[in-house]
Amino acid sequence: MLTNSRLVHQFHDHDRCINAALASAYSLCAEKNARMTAIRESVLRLLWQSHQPLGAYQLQDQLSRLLNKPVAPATIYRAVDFLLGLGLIHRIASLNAFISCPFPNSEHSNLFMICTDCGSVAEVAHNTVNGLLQTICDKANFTLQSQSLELFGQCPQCSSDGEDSSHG
Amino acid sequence: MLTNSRLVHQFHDHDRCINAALASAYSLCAEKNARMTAIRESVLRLLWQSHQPLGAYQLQDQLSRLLNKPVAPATIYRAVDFLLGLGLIHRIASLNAFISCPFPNSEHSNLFMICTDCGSVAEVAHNTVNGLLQTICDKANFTLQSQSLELFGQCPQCSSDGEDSSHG
DNA sequence: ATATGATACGTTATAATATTACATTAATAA
DNA sequence: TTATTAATGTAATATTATAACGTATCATAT
Repeated sequence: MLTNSRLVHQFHDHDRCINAALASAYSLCAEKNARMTAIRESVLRLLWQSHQPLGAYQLQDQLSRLLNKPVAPATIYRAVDFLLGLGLIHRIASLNAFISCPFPNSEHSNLFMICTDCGSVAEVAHNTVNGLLQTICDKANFTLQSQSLELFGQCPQCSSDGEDSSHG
Repeated sequence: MLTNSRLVHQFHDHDRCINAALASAYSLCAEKNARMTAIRESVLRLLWQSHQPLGAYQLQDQLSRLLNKPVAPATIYRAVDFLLGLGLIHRIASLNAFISCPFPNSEHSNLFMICTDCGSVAEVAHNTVNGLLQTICDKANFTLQSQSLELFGQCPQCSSDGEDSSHG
């Protein structure tokens, strides 16, 4: 199992994450002959800087502030489509929001644990889940092509915040 | 495994499905002291009559035609919220649409197989999936409360439509 | 270097989805 | 009945997403 749960929920050197992610994004672009423009990089950066998913209009606000000029929705959606296409970010359908992908190079499940208290989202890559879903689809003669798996509940921190503090 | 895949993808006596579903909906309401009003029943009916999920504004059109008078979005969203609350329907987040639930009484996975060709959606209830996801959440100290699992691909019919017709 | 074609961006308008607020009506309970 | 709660009608508006079209930038072949 591969997850960024700890990174999301615990303190760490986040600039390093971002730089590593950007480096990896640039090499992916080189590989695929895709252009990582200034706008696209900024949007990716903004998403990496937030461990919560950001909506298109939040991104619009933030990018607009960053560039000190108005930015239109289309600009955001174009950047986001580009990043989605490369697998550098994901769309969380239930939230109408986007989040950076912690392991863009790995085959993974698009499985997200979404904290309904604090809004944090961790991604989990789990081969067994993929395998099981594939088996289910095979049995049903359904040709599986992609998936969106969203789990809602409380992240470790919010779970422990609400729990009885007496330890057995 | 419990699925309505065959019902969705094959011919059957659909009126019987709908009547059974409505009966079960009414008994659920009785049990929970909830009111199944005319509007709510109509919306549930409309969703049962469609094996494709319907958006709020599609429901608005259809209900408006049915009642021969204008219906506002709020009316639809209220009915839909009520039905969601009882587990009689589901929301498919990736489609911004709603679909009737084929087995409202069972513990199940909210797992959907969505055909990107014809738009049909089948629901699958699978204990192993639930168990596995629960295990994953336990390991991550994530308190799981609900989930939305959406699989995209081709349904049996659309898969076979596209396939080489020579049989070995 | 520069013409060309493809890609990305700017800009405006608008479509599609969803919610809020408040008045009115209907159902239930006292 | 009257009081209370629940449901609906109605209008306005918020939020999310796309379309259309012109302009600028980049890659490359000449």
